[in-house]
Amino acid sequence: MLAASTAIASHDCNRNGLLDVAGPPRKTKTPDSRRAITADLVAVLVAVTDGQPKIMTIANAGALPSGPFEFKHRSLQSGLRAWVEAQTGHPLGYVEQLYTFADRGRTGDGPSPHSVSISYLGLTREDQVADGASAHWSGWYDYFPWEDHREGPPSLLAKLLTPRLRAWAKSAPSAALQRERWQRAAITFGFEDREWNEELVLQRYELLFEAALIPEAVRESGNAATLVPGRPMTADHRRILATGIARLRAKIKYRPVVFELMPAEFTLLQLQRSVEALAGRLVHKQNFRRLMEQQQLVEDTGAIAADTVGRPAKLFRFRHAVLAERAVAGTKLPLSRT
Amino acid sequence: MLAASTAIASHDCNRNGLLDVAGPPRKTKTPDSRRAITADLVAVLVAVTDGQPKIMTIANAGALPSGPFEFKHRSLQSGLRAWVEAQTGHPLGYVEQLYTFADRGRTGDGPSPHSVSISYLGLTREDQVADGASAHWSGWYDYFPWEDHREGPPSLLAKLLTPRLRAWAKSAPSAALQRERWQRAAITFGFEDREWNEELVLQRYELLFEAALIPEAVRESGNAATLVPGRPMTADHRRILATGIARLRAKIKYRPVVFELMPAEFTLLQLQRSVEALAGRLVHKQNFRRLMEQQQLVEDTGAIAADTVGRPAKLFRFRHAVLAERAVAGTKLPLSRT
DNA sequence: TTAGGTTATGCTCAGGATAAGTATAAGCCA
DNA sequence: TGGCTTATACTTATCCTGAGCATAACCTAA
Repeated sequence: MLAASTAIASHDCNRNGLLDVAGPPRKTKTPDSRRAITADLVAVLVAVTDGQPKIMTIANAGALPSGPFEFKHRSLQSGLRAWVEAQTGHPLGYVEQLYTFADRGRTGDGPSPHSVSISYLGLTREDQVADGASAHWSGWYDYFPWEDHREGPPSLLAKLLTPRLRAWAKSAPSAALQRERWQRAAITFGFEDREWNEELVLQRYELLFEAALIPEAVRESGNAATLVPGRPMTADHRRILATGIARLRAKIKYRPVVFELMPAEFTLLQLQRSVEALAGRLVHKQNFRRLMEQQQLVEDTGAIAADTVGRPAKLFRFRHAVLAERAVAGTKLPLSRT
Repeated sequence: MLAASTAIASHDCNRNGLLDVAGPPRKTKTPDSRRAITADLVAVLVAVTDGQPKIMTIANAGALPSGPFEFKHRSLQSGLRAWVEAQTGHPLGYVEQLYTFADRGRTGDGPSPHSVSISYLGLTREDQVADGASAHWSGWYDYFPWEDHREGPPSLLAKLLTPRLRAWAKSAPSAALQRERWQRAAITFGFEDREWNEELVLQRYELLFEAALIPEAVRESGNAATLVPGRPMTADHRRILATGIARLRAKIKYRPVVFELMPAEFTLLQLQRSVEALAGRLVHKQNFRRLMEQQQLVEDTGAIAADTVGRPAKLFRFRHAVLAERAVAGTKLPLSRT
């Protein structure tokens, strides 16, 4: 199966990036003070508690944890991991690089601070956080209220987003452009009988940004009344968060990463709730169980969940063996077996 | 469907990275000359000609095109694109960021040159290349001879790789480690009745690297006789290439990016050959056609291929409309539709 | 004690997607 | 014209997936 690409599916986040190669890339390794820059790490740290997806934030929930890096430890990865483990008291189960942003407009201090931001996605658990400093866990739907479809499409979609996006589309100079704008909105937000695609988090954010419905897009000329709900963040941290959510929503479908967010033992419903929290939509219970079984991702611990409503559920644990047994599947080409 | 993760599936490429955060990330934006670094762009530019996948190389096919970047144009992306288009005389259809590598060991000049390499994947076509400079197109299987399974498993797999990986496994200190090593090799290379998974390009390269069967892994102590065939590259360019190939092999399965590599009009067999070239394995012809049809990715041009052997084939073109019509599908969760 | 609420778990069923193969068509060339 | 090559149409069996029914097992309040 081969599907859609460039225009819509582009995961490129430096839309308003401001750097570039200086002419043809040459094979140059000479450190040149003229092109010295700085680099920051930005982390999207995810946990799920009580069926709610959370991210670690600083600065009064207005920024993602971030900081400069220096050449010291063994790798970007390991440094991030060590730092997070110190903060949360829990091993960081999974870390992956998200995207490297590069622009001079990001911090808002003019053209001078040339820097790149290397962002990472990390999965952990909220419990036992050594919350000494300014770090907090914030629900990620605070930042993207339109992304939670677990109880059906959120009302603000029909009430606010749809009319404002339609207005934005209509404000385009030509009829063709108007149609094109509205079509993009309809596809990414699932208007007009289209399916809601929970993976398009970044595209939706960027569309809203382009439509100037996002505070970050209109820093100066704050016409707050016409904006869209959702807590803003420093610089482009919300864009980075959108990138992380999108990546995670895609990933849980083909890699068993949810388990990094679960306690050692859990019921299938708890597992399901976590998946639903991330995906922002509900799954079919029986089919979900069937999937878990036939993929042999979990095994019965023999124990039974205590203090629960309804029929008590068996407790399961992740079968770490699957990681060793098989590689990821993932074929959608009509491969021939000759 | 949820599948395997951390150990094997990790796409982290800075295994021998040497940078790190300095303690807890702080929210600091002050440019600090102490942590000034440099950044390079590295490009994996892919084309398919005569059914062979090619990449653009420089330095006598020993390096990927790369260069320093400066803060000048509008974005990393656009600079890369402009440069490539000048070089090839063709629009760069598709560009996506691959990975950012950061280590001081990469260039081999000691601990001083702190730098990051931001790598990109780009799709284009070979024809009409304004090949003025040192740039060439090299077949990518020159660098990874074990990755081409179009004519069945390459013989060097059984003849060379298997025994050497087995020897490497046996050289582990403990029995448990020996088993673990061999299992990893078996999974990534498809030994012992396991399926060959063409997407594990990077994992295979890293395993060979770890087993010291790759020239880049043994720069000094060159015991060439025990190495594995495949042309080496500067620094970790071959690792970057592996990352790009892996990404592309995964991507052609759910996004219509192959068309970026095709001429405007093509026969279904030509299209199939391109897919096979990238995937490194054959696909079932009839099923491939059915897939193209039912996904409505192509449309009949009315024309017929000339000067061909056998029954003449219809010429098709990519239906660019699909990009506008629908977003990417991609659900493997038992979503409920209530 | 029992009705009713809640969650767990087993099973069925239809439709669609997939892998593989058979059959036929339409060119070319010796 | 027979044989070679590629194109294209169909068939078949199997598996996967979405959806729903039915029952089990626990609790609480009437």
